[in-house]
Amino acid sequence: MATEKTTASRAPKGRAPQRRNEDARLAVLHAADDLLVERGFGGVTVEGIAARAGVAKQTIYRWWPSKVDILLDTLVEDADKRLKIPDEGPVVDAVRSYLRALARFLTKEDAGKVLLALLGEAQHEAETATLFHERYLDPRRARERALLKRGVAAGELPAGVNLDATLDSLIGPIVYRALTGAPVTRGFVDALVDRVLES
Amino acid sequence: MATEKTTASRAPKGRAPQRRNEDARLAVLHAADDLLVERGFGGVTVEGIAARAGVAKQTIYRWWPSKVDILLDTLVEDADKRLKIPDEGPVVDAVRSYLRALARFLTKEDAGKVLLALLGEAQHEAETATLFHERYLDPRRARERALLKRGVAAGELPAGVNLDATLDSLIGPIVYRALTGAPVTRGFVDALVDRVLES
Amino acid sequence: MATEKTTASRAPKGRAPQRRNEDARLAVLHAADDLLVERGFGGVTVEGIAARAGVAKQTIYRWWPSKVDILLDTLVEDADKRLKIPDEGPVVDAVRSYLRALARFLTKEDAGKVLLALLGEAQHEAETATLFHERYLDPRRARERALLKRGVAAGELPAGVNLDATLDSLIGPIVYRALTGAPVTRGFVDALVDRVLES
Amino acid sequence: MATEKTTASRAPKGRAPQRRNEDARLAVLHAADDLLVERGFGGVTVEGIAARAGVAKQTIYRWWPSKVDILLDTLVEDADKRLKIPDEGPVVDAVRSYLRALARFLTKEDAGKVLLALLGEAQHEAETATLFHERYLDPRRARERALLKRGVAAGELPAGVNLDATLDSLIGPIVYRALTGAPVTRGFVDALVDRVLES
DNA sequence: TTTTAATCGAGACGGTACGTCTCGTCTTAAA
DNA sequence: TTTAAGACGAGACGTACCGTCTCGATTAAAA
Repeated sequence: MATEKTTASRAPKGRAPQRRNEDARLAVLHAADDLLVERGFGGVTVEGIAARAGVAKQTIYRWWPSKVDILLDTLVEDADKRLKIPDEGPVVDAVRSYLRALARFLTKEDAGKVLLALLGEAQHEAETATLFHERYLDPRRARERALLKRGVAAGELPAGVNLDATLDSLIGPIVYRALTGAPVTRGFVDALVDRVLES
Repeated sequence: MATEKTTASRAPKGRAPQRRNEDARLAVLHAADDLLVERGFGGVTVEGIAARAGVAKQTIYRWWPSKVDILLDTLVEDADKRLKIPDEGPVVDAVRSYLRALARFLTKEDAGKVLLALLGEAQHEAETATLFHERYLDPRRARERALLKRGVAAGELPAGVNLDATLDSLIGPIVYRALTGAPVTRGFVDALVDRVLES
Repeated sequence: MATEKTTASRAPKGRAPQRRNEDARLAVLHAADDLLVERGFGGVTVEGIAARAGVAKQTIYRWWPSKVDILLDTLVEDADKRLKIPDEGPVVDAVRSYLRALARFLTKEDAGKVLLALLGEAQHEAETATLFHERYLDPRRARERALLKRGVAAGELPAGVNLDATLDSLIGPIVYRALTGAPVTRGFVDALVDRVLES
Repeated sequence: MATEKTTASRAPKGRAPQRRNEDARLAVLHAADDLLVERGFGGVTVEGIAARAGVAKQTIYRWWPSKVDILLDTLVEDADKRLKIPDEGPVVDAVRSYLRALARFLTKEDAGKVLLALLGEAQHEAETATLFHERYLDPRRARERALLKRGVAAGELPAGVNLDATLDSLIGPIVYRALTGAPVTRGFVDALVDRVLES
């Protein structure tokens, strides 16, 4: 699970002393999420999370280096659950469906706001950019590439296609619209897929 | 005697106040720009700008409501100068040239970093998003639309083309690459133009 | 007049249309006085005086080096008018009458508040202490000494009396009571005179 | 999910907060004292105290409402230690000794400068006057009265003596001389005691 | 009557300190 | 040993005044 990375090993083998409190962990993640949605990224403070989660600040700093790591935990967990990359069916259809889900995710769901906030914060701090790549962008991109590769292997996509250029041409417009507050309609997404994948 | 409300004669003498100091204005804009590039958005503080510009904090607060407004001033001034929208020649060539300039602006120039930082900050604060639209995105988009409209009028682009969808499909991938720290090569831009405008 | 001291010599030499505006001068003195009574010494700011007097800050700085000088102007003017040192009659009676007037001045009149405020400020700043001595305490003390000397000359007071010790023993308790907010009754003053001058 | 109000279990764990840091407290008191003596009351700033004491401003504001409260703390501590009210021996001798100590305290010791500064500030701000009474003047006056009462009980002082009038007649001249920068000699004090207590 | 120079109100400027806020670290006592 | 509570050093926030400095407009004596 995504958050395991920030957590000491959880296998309940034998010794008890080093037990992380799961209630506290969830309370922190939810509090951070809520604060982001209610008040924006600036309204997410460690102090505020601690107060809302009923947890001591030190407990947060013990397990997460910064508030960005908390938000990354919630993003990774939520995106893994709610923004799955399809692994069957015709690839163009799979891509279209994935991009529609991405549009919905970015514009309608709380976790989408977290994604946009983290992408925003990555512009402000190099450390955030690095973490965002490592924990979210890169693993996801790997799976997105695999999806396209399957299309190439199946002959649905041309052999010489530049995977990253294609993916950025598909994802970029959707993210850009979300970032600028523009609506991302199904029509916009479908036209995009048509232009990029079927030309 | 002390309680008398005596006041100096109120004849409207002295009408013209001191005018704004242009040196101070420029020093502030440059200091903000420098700090953003050197230390990132978080390193841009009103206190730091004042210190580096050799200006009093109050002078900053007198003319700018927030540091975002300062950065917007530098962005708008710089983008107007260095990221002009071509107004002659074949439209596809003009668009290609404009997007190449945009790619260079975003990845190589200080003002491009300001743009990305403001787009990032717009994710954190609604007020910034509004200002960013009013001062930068919307006016620029109007001119970008005009460029495409010229292409439609000249028969270079199909009559029914969705201007905003086209623009977001062109600009989105470039901005997204810049946001994620990916290189934005001339090849990527040219392929994009080919796909979107010549399909 | 007291304020002349802060003003350059007024001989109309050569070509000088440099006439000081008397309205502004009075407005400033009254505004300072009012602010002191209404808000205390801390509430007396040059900015506040200027605003209330309807005068420019520069006009104040042109004629007075600091707000203390403004208050000294009002104090000296008022004390000269309302706290006269008697120069006839039996000396003990004259002293008693003077001290009764002093008690009233300190506890009931606005100018008394100015005196206490300046004595207070003299504890905070050496420059104020010096000015306060030069403009108020020393000249007044000279006249108080003259009063007692008249008593010695007339044989009403013993020849070897220490003038300053006697004056401080009379004035000290009254001022101290005023400083600590204690009432200064006629009985207190009269008993003081009896103890100090008739023992 | 994000909006759920999940909170860590609220069993009252962790009960004891950190206690106040005595080192910081003393460093603040000493820094304030030093600054007052070196630069006068105006030179005592919260910022300056914090810097000299090596303490954060917030730590000062956490424990003291204002710089006046800091100075009152040092005054009360020092006066309790160095300006004791004698409680044995003939009362006239005790009073003479106390007043000599007061003269020395006011003119020679740092804490005496604090006392004069606070008495000065009390003229500027009603709140300071109140605090100064509650924390310093009133408790001390109670003990001073007790001293005189002992003299009355012992028959050393007349039965009908007005305690406060007597005390103000003794203390007033000494404080007044200190306030006006005049020397307070042993001869002045002794003559005062003679006049006021033995007439 | 024109010139000329000091006055005036207005307010921008570089500064200092204010009192508040949040950060991330450190300390304590209870569980 | 981990937790909740919260004190701590650090430093930015936005505000209030400081004292200096233009800036036109006004004004009145000297030329």
